[in-house]
Amino acid sequence: MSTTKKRSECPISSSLDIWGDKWSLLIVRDLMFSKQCTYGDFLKSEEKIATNILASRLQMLEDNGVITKQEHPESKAKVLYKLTQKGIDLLPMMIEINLWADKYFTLPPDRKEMLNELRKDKEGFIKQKREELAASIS
Amino acid sequence: MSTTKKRSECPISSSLDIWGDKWSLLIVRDLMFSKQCTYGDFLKSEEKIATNILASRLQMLEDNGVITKQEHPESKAKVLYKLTQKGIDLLPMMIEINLWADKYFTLPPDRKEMLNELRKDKEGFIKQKREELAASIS
DNA sequence: TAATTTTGCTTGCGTTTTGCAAGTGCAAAT
DNA sequence: ATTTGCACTTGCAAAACGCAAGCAAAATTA
Repeated sequence: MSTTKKRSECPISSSLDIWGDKWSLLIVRDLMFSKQCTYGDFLKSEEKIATNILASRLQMLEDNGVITKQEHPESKAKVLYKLTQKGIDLLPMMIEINLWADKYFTLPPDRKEMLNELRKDKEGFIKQKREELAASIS
Repeated sequence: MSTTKKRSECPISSSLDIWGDKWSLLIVRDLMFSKQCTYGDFLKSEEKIATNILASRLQMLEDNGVITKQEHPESKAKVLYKLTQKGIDLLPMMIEINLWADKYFTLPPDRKEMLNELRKDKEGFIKQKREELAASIS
């Protein structure tokens, strides 16, 4: 499962080898918006990922250094998932996806507003968000 | 086949509904580098996409307005595929994928050099490339 | 202390998608 | 007239997906 065989040396291809499916980037999205999530939190997302698919994607992302598991401060039964630096570095890409989607889809008002905010100072927005996320890496 | 059912209103999710797989963005990549490709050109790419998968992805991307078919100027037997404006607008995202991959993978020297060039003036690079691609939309 | 619920998964199994090979139809070249 | 090139389509086995149920450990409740 963790054997990631690259199809080529192309950066796009290598990237898709890791997160090129319908679910992985939704996990990354949840972590970028919420900073940290439990297994149950991911299951609650509106796209309704199947629990076995979630487990396999979390494993894949962890194997590839995009996310990490940490123990929950309040409970041993819970597991906290967080973005690594490698995961945080997906932020600019995630933002460009948002901007593209904003041009061609109808987005929820709150998302649209956030993107308008972003457009005023993209670099500043990214820097701040990056710091926020990095702060939660222990 | 062309029934694109959105899983949610989330921009990331909606985007993944279209090109969230291991192959679609490789097709977009080929078109961004080469401006236009025939069916056979895509098959020649080093990732070796299967011919039936290629056909289904081209259909999907066309249905969703990311690429268009055009007749080849030299031959009726050939078909030219090109990016639409919607496809060209994926450029910033594709560049961010490249930059991310450059940080975490070993890229071929020519790609690495292109990215160093890009980093000197990202906006300028994007603008120029955008114009190049737009020029080939008839 | 015992029973119940929560949490993070795993397992089974039918359906869908993938990947490989071979085949088809039309256009162009020989 | 026949062969070759090009853009697909078809068949089929293997893998991945998606849904439901199950499970062990931890936490909560009785």
